[in-house]
Amino acid sequence: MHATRQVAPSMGACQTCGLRHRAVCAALNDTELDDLQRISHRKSFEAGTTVALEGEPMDYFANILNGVVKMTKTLADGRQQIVGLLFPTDFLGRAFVTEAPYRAEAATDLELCAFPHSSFEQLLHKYPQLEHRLLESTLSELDTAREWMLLLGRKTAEEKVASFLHLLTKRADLSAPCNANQDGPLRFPLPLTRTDMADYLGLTIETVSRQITRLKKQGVISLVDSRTIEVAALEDLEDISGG
Amino acid sequence: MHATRQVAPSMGACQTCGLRHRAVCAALNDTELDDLQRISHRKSFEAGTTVALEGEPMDYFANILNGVVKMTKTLADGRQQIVGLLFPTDFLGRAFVTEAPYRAEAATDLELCAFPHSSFEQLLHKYPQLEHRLLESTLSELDTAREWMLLLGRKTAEEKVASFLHLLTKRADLSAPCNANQDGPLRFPLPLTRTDMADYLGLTIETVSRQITRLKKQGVISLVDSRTIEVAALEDLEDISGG
DNA sequence: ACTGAACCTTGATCTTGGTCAAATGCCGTG
DNA sequence: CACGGCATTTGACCAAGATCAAGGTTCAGT
Repeated sequence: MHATRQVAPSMGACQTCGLRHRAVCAALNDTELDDLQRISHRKSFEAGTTVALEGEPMDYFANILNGVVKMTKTLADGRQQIVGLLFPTDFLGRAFVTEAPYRAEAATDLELCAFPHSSFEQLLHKYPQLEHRLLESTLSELDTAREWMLLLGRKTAEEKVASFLHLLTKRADLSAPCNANQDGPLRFPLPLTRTDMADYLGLTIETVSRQITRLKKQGVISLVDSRTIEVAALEDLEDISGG
Repeated sequence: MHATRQVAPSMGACQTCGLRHRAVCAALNDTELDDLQRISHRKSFEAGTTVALEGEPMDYFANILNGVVKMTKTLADGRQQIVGLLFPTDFLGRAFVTEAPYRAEAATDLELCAFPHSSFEQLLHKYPQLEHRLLESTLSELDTAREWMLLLGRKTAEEKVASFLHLLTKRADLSAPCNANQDGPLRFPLPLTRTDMADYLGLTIETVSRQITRLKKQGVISLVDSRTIEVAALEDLEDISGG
């Protein structure tokens, strides 16, 4: 359903990969990249599939080539919270521990460029600039997480939903085919179900649905179908999302 | 008021510092540590003082020797959220950028072991194991932030307050003098005002106050005074906090 | 001891978002 | 086409926590 863009590398062709200068690989020069290429392999998951279980070993790292990964935490009674989304170019996997710290699930159909755990850690050791890059990407993940803490703790339901849609407008070019560069209103598919959106925003599906209806009535967005958004007034969306 | 423990190093004595093997310094051996010692200096702040402003340059990094730092984000209309607390042994400052990403404020009286920005970055370059340590500490900050996202998005007011108190029982030995190793109920001072607790938990001060009263009535905790907690039933506190 | 400011607690009331329930729409399959 | 399952929407009602409004405590400064 998703995943039709041609940014993905053909096997063994890191040099020409669309992510070459945007994912962790950017830390390496062409020669060094060969080392990475040698250990890389493709992996795909269907939407809804579990990629890693909390506390269970995960034997590889990966760049997201295509699709969206959700990382979730769960309370004993089943309440769930999505604690992070990974988009194309993002790095999946936790260095220096074998157990995954959260459950990772394919929110959409997914393509990964994967590296076996131990081989990749050897490369981290061999190339400090790779580890440096990982530190920088971890720091920016931390910023994102804290931005979301502000949303979860202090924003209203309307601001939350608007913030999420606004986030997607910024990452839509990455997460799905879209008309970002064309004229007319910005249109893109939602990578998450209403349930997932609720779990990401700390709301219920009913509230998410009502707030979407509300934004629709205000003329800020419209729905092509229930999973395809068209942003009519990006400025307004940004205003409503509250900074 | 706080800050009476003797873990702090005397100036120029990293080797005998109580944090030697617990803070970032642990990444370096005794010889390498001299390099760090040479650039280190003490800094103190009074409770309530601003340590760094969001978006403003911060010209040093620091280990927390004593006290607690709160990092906050604010919406345009003044709504606030504390997005992280730093306790003794934690590392303050963001590598590779000069601007602080959040406002940092001394929640209690504070003592820091500070390193000038550029000198420290030179050491990061010289000693990859120091950068490695920084990556590990950033990853654990990320875990903490995501744990808090679950709390903010999905826990009830009672669970939130219990979780915070439970967190303190785990870090009380770090944040303040306490009787953790003695017999009897665990007693420690709260490093935050009710307002700060509310900003950390995504609640109002009234709700925080009511939930504390509630826990008191249940016999889980008692208040020596409004800023000193005694945990009567640690098990119960853990249960209520919801895993 | 008196005063004012901060901080904390408590009560009464209101509102936002949750809960419960039902209806609608959208496939994919027999 | 009819059926069943799933995602989404909508409505009616409810409750957790926010808001508004007093009071109480503590403490520094006079």
